[in-house]
Amino acid sequence: MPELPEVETIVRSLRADANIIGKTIINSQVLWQRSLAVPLPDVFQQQIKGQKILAVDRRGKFIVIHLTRQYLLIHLRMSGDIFVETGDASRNNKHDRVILEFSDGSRLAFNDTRKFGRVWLVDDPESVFGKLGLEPLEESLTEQCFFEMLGRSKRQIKPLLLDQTFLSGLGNIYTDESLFIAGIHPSTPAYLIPIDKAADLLKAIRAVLLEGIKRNGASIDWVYRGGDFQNHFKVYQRGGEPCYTCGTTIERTTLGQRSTHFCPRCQPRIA
DNA sequence: CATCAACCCTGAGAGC
DNA sequence: TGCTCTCAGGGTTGAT
Repeated sequence: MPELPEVETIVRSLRADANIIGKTIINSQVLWQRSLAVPLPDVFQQQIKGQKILAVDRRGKFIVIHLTRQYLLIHLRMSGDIFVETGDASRNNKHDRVILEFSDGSRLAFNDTRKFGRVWLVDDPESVFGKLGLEPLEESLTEQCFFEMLGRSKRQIKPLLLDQTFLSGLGNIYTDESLFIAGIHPSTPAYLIPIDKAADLLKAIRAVLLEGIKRNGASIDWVYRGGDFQNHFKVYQRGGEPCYTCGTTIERTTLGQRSTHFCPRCQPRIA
């Protein structure tokens, strides 16, 4: 499930390895209509034709492809992936949903097994980003600012961190790992987190995200991109196993409809 | 405002 | 072997 580090890894790869910047789109295929959020397929195909890729970026978990006249936005959700290839590919293309063909003969495929992912072709990306929260790695997000943000919410910290209008880019893996490193129980009401713990949490979020990026993301489920962060999880998917720090059995529960993993000893509830 | 459930989907893995 | 069932989860929507 791509979160910020996985999306960042893909974006960097599109820039450096696949070299898609500068390519001109001469044709497109929409193989699954609902993968296209907007516009309708015939309009999409007509509008994207002839546009050149000027830049590739990331906002939260969105891949942002800056074209000559518009923006192509891609959200991978659970099982989405991007492939750029030349000629015949031996890759399993069964779940290709949208394909862009370039003037040099190469092509970009948006592949998405479970069809949760979406592609937008829009004039203004902000119309899609809506109320996305700050980027967690953004320097303008200070510890004091983060503490004040927590103070404004009575929600449990884990679902709050997953809310993309609070911070953009965190998903289930990095949230559980961050809360473990900061030593905060996932069901702690946000406004009860003291300023020193808030600072610990922001540092933990950044450390975990940077480690994920450094390791090229996590490759789990059937989405494999070469990353190896999955081999460094401290709590995620470790329910029933001993905590590396204290040996206590890692617990697994459900919070906000998401599986949640934590060490009950290292992450005590606030009394 | 916070919480909860349903929904969108496929395929892996468990159980029989 | 092969069937059926459960589960995984990011985000949206609608109800409580």
